[in-house]
Amino acid sequence: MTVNGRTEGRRKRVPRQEREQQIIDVAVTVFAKRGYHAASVDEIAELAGISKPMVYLYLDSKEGLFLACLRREADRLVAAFQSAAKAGGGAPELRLHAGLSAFFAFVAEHRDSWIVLHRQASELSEAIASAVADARRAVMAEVAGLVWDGIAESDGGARLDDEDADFVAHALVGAADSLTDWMGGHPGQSPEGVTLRLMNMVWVGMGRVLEGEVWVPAAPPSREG
Amino acid sequence: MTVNGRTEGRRKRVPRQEREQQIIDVAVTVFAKRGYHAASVDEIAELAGISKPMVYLYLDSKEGLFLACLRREADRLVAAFQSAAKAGGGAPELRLHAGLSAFFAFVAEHRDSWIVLHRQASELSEAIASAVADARRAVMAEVAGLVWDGIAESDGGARLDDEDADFVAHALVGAADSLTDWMGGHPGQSPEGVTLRLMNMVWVGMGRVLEGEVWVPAAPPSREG
DNA sequence: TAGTAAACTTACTAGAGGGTAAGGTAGCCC
DNA sequence: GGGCTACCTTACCCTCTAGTAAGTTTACTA
Repeated sequence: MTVNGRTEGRRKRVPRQEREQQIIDVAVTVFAKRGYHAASVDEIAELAGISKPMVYLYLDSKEGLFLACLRREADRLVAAFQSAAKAGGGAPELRLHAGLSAFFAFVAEHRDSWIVLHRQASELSEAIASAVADARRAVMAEVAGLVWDGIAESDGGARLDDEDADFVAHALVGAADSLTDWMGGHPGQSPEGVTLRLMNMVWVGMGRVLEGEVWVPAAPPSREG
Repeated sequence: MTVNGRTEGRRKRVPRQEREQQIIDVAVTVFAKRGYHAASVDEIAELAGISKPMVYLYLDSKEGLFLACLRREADRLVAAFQSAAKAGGGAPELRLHAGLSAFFAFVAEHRDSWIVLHRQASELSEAIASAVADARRAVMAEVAGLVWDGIAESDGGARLDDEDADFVAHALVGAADSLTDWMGGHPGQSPEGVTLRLMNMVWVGMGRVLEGEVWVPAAPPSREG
């Protein structure tokens, strides 16, 4: 059965722009379901209601098709984060909160997009791997910027530098990645709830560290203070 | 050029047990370098100084070979974490610290093992995917247990339950995952240093949250308290 | 309504690589 | 040394699917 075009009778002709988007739509779902290698261009073409050479004409190769999927979904995700962060208010932690919330909402709503972005990283060509890496770097830079703003604004700012901001950003993004799995096992949890928990876990700790509280393995956390 | 057996002349006969381990050794490096699909059994066999049918005789199939790699490396990683945690002392945070430290050390030392475990998750058969998931679950359970102990020991323990412990474990493991990338860009950082930063970021925050400090998006963190 | 460009198809090729059939050889025990 | 078992090889097949050559049809324009 086809998705676009009717199952029987004449298929409608569609301008290139629109057809490309239809192909990418289908490809995202198929790549998400089967993974890059197990996905066949034949299947994608058929589900898109089109024949294989059209896919090659428009997207060049299987890799080109996957890259197109990757780029489109990455752009959407980054845009969702950025615009939410921008609209999130003045304080860095509010912007970070808004961005994270948008991220979790995006993942909840566009499962296939997230699977394609998240679970296909390696295994693939240079070009694809670097596209994935670029997307992650973009998010990371965004988050690191917010963290850095948060550090700079605080009283103890001099204590930490941008390497620390980068560290925190990696930890945060990794935690968010992993929490998408946790969300899968807890369907009752809203993206906002997850965001709030994460912010509490990380931001409060960061604030305390900035104020000079330090944990070292020898002594229990702070009980005697 | 071969790795085991000499390049020219008679190859030595080797008992099955030992040969299997040699094959798996080679396979881990090749899978890490090329990814599951791009890796060919021919290449693995050749690098192992052996012919292809031997691989099939001992490991059944390409998938079986990969599973063997996965299981062996996962066992090693989990064992490293567990034994370090066990030896890490009585307090949960000390055990967690020791386990994380062992994890980062393992990743630093066994890069290929980590790549195989980490970057090959999807894309693969049911059996492989679930083997990866099992390994992750094992680590997750371990971490969640330690987190839970930490919560239970604290004064404010009633405030959080084991769902929270699970949440924190996911965040922690995800952060640790992601920080392996960060380590790649900061070769000067020791595993211990990374562990310490992470503990400070998370554990201090958790302690504070347990004591009742809560961050909500409307107000800035704690400045007025 | 002829011309034409873009949209589209059928039917094929190529080759990579997983998997195997059939057989050879080293060591060991009686 | 005869035979048995475990180790090991050569040489092959066969499927699967990315990619393409060549041709067809629709729709728009003049």
